[in-house]
Amino acid sequence: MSFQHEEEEFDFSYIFEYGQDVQKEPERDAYSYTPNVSLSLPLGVGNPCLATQYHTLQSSPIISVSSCHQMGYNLQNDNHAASGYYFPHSLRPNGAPALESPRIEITAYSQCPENEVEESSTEDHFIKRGVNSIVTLTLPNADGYRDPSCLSPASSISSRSCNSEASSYESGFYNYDNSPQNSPWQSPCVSPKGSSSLLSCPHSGGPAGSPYHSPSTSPQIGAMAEEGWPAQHRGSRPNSPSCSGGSGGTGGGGGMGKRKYSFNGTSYNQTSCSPNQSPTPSPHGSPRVSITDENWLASTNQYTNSAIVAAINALTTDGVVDMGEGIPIKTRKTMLDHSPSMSLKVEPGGDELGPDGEICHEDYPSRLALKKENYCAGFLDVPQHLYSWSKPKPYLSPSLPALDWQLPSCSGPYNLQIEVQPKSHHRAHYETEGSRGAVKALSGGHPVVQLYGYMESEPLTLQLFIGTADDRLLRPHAFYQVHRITGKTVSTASHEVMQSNTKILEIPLLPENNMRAIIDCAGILKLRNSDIELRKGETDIGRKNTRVRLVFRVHINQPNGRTVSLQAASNPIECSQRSAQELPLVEKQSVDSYPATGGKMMLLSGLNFLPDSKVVFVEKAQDGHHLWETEAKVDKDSIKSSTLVVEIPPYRNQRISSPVNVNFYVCNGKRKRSQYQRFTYLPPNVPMIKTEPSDEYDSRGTAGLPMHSKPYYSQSRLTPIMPVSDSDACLVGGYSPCPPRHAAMPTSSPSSSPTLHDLSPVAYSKCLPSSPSHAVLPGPMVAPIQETPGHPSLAHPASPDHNTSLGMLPSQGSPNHLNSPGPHGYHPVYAKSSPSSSPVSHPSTPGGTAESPFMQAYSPSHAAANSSHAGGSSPSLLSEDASPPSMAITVKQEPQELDQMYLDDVNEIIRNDLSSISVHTHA
DNA sequence: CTTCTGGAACAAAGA
DNA sequence: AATCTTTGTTCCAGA
Repeated sequence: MSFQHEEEEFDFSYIFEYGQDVQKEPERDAYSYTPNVSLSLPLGVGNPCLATQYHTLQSSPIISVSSCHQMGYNLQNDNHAASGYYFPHSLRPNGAPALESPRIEITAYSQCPENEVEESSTEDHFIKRGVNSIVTLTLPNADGYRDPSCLSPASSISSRSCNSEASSYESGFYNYDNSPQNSPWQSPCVSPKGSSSLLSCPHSGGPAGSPYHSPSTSPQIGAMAEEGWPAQHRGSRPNSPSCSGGSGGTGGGGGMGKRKYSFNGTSYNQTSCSPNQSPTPSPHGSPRVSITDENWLASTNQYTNSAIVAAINALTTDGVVDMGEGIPIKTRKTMLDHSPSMSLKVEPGGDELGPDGEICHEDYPSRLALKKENYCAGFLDVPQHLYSWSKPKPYLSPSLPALDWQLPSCSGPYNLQIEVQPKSHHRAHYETEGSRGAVKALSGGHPVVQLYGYMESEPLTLQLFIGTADDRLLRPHAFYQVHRITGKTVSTASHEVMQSNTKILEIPLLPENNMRAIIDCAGILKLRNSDIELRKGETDIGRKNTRVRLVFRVHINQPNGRTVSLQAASNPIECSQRSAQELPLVEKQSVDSYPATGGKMMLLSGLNFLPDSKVVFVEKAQDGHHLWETEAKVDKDSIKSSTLVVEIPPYRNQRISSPVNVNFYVCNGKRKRSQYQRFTYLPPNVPMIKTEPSDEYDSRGTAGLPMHSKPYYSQSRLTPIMPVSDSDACLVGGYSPCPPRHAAMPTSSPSSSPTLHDLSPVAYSKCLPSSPSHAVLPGPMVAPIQETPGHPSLAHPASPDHNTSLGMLPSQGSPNHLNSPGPHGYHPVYAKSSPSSSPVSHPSTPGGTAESPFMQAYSPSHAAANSSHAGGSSPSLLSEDASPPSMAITVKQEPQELDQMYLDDVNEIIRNDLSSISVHTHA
């Protein structure tokens, strides 16, 4: 049901967007997340941590884990149609459509987890599972992110991308995909197979409910299938512009789309199912036929077996891989690459995962092994039989927080910061093209990320994926994927992993390097809009949705068994060739605030300013309505491509008693506007003094909507709301964070803030520290909450649309929730919580966060304790999250509550938020 | 010769 | 329904 809604929403969003880049989907994400969450195990990928967590997990029932989604799907299947919708959601978040991917369900011994899960999970579906815990392994789709792509993938003929990526993806995909977050499979190496197993094929079938279906449908391919919409596919493809000509493609056309590639045949098809490729509707008939229901079944069985194996392998290997310490980068890469590729080839068989996996293992394992041992010692200890079951779960569990969860950048002593921001423009490459290189920094170098406060000698894995940069909460970008760059010029080792439909680049964070990593190995791949939009769960539209952020995550295992997950998001990066060349971009402004009288000249620096560029100041109400708009006077004579001087216009009301946040943008034409920039008008008599904190906050918060809170939207660009933001910020934030933020932030923040609105979030991140400031603005308080959720702030200013969207979200319920600031925003809690440590977090609001789900997830024990709050154990959490939709609850409410809450205890608030998601009950 | 890019043609989607 | 504009995707060619 809810699902349907989503679709509807989808449409709406569409509409909205148009002008801006809007997207719709928050909801979905939420979904997916939720599910995942439950599972959430400690580490997703190769983390060493896994082992430990693993254990715990095992003990805990949780194992079942895997992806709730999947579970859900199954259930849904029962329901049937619903499933379809479901999937999407689930997919979205993770990327991969659960539906599509085939899953393997294993009945877990430990039911407990399940129980928990069930409980936690609001969804009925889950409940169904009820007693028996079933572990579902999702099969990864071939393409994972671009399901559709299956076709395309092939297409990717482009040599490199295709091969490498594809291969890598595939391999990776599967594993990760399975459960994006959870999937145990993820283990890179191993995974491949798993992935392969996956079934992708199967899932594809899944479109509808039953995963299995796919096969039949699938003829095409599992991969394609993923979408599960064979029909659609065809249609889609046709749709897909790409297709050549027109494609008129009709149905048959399916092939068209990516078609080319697919056909080309990659070996995949041949092999069998490889879902991935097969998808291609290859005109031929897809080779893929291979996958038939029968195959499925067979495969599934195999999978089961293989799955176990894979899981085992994963256990052994996963952790290891990440580090890659000993292995020379090149070597590793190579290895990796190969393995993936290998796997790919093999995969076709699908069934064969095993082989691939093995291969991988061999490669990695040996080296990795050492590390793993360290990390995973626990795992090893576990009895084999346990392995079989447990392991899988573990993997699943490893699943770290879902990618669409908002995490803080700092927790306790830890602070993940982006020391050097990427350039604001980076032309992404299509699969049909060669790589366009790694994302660069403004300085000409590359982005740099560093983890502060980590004193252990054990290396960690820095994860990087491409996230959205719109007003909504940060989540994996459906239309872009990270692309691993290798070569002489690349000094940083990296490894690709698929989680859900999102490709993640894993980069070692070594103590010897001060836990600092130069990100010179990350390019950005653009997926065809038509491919992605066809995906079942996908609600976002690709058109004009060309801004992304680099999202970095690190998962730190702590002695107490908990895992602290931190996340930092870069400034927005425009990935469209045209947009990068035509859209004006404001990177810095000489003045952030000024008395309402205006009159001062402000220097803007950025890109693409034209002689006829205009600067427009706008003030929006919470609801997105324009309260005020005026064109500022631009000094035409001084306009340069990179600089522009504008006179600050007087505010509409010269008698404001408190700072008013507004926005302004540079316009080169009807549809060529920069993102909103924040500006704060101060009461005329008030000295200019800006309190940074206050200003920032205020401005942000108010900006668009002064007082009110605009919900998320406003948050995004306009002003972040301080209060909420803080906590949220942390969570969300990428930047720095919380307390530290100030100190630390400087580097990053500065840049960020000026440049991108998105950054604003950063401001949030500032978080708590500013709390005082928060206090200042009551309004903000409320907003904050919402905002938190909504990264949106970042996004577009534009927002009005957003507003609508917002509205939608709530309504939408589940998925949105997740995305929506609301619930997700709360997620932050997790992060915080995990850190528990962080008093900081508390300050913000979040105190509640302390208990963050993560914690729970990671450490069962914690879960128990927390469970009450959050929804209990991780599983529950997840479920709840999932349910969130229902949660739709209302961000608004929260805000209000928040105010009080703040007064009382931020922490509680946070909890509430979380709970809210889960339930208001607590409240 | 391969990869990286910048530019731009071509075509679909919107207005 | 026709036409212009905008944007996405594919190609080409030079470095």
